[in-house]
Amino acid sequence: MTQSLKAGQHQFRSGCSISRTLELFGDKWTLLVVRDLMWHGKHTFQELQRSDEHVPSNILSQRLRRLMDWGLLSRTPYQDRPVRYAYHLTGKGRSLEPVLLQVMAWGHENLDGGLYDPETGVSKS
Amino acid sequence: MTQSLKAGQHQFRSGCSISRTLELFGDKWTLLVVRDLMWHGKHTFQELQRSDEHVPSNILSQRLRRLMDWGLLSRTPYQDRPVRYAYHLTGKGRSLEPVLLQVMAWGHENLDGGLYDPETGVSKS
DNA sequence: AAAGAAACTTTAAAAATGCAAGTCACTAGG
DNA sequence: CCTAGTGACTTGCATTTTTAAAGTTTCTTT
Repeated sequence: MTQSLKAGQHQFRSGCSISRTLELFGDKWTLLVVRDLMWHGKHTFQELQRSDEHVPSNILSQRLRRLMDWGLLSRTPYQDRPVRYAYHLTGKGRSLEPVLLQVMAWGHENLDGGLYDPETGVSKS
Repeated sequence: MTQSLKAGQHQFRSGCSISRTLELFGDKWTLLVVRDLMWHGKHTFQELQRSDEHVPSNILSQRLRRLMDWGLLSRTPYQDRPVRYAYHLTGKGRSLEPVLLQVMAWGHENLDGGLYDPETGVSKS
């Protein structure tokens, strides 16, 4: 039994937009799923599962359901017999692109290079 | 003993800048601490603990340590007898502002009603 | 001496995560 | 028909993280 909170039934911790956004994306996987759907042309469960970061299948399943519940993506069958589904971002989902770009830019400028040494302040791979 | 993973010893899951950023900020609290330091003029442990979202004290403690380990903020004594500390963002920490603004904008437009103005510090639902 | 405050830490329970294995609906081959 | 294989999940269970509440430490004030 899963508890997939629909957006309409969710009680936010506070009125802050940052806090609210974190209640949806405040984990290590959700934005990666959005990244792969948005830029990497991955649309099936299997393709999404085979990202560089190796998201566990149960986590992926739960995240896809949550994103659908929130109206950020939709699922459509791409074949019958047997039925197989493809996931696509909705307009709301695609509106996350500026967020993703900003996060990527920050990471690129500050976390690039594999390992970061706080002693020297030097990044190294 | 608590495990405060120093940045230098941290092994990233992948080379993706988004994934890397999520390994630091992929939780429900870290960005809120940054928000309060950046815009709300909160600098002591107690002030940070009294946010609208009520971060548990052990989580706050751990997050502050992590952010310091990563060089995003620093701690300085603001009084002796007894010694009390104030936390401040470093330049690197302040460089998160565009990310925060983008996240806030998205939440404001999509998560219904969570108004927050960094200028006035006003939030209302 | 007693009470209070700030900044944490500890403890135990609850929830989330990660890994491996299993299920279900079919299809293709022998 | 029987077996193997594929895609999309689900289940079980051990591990990790989060949470709420209570406790600790240091020093000041009454």
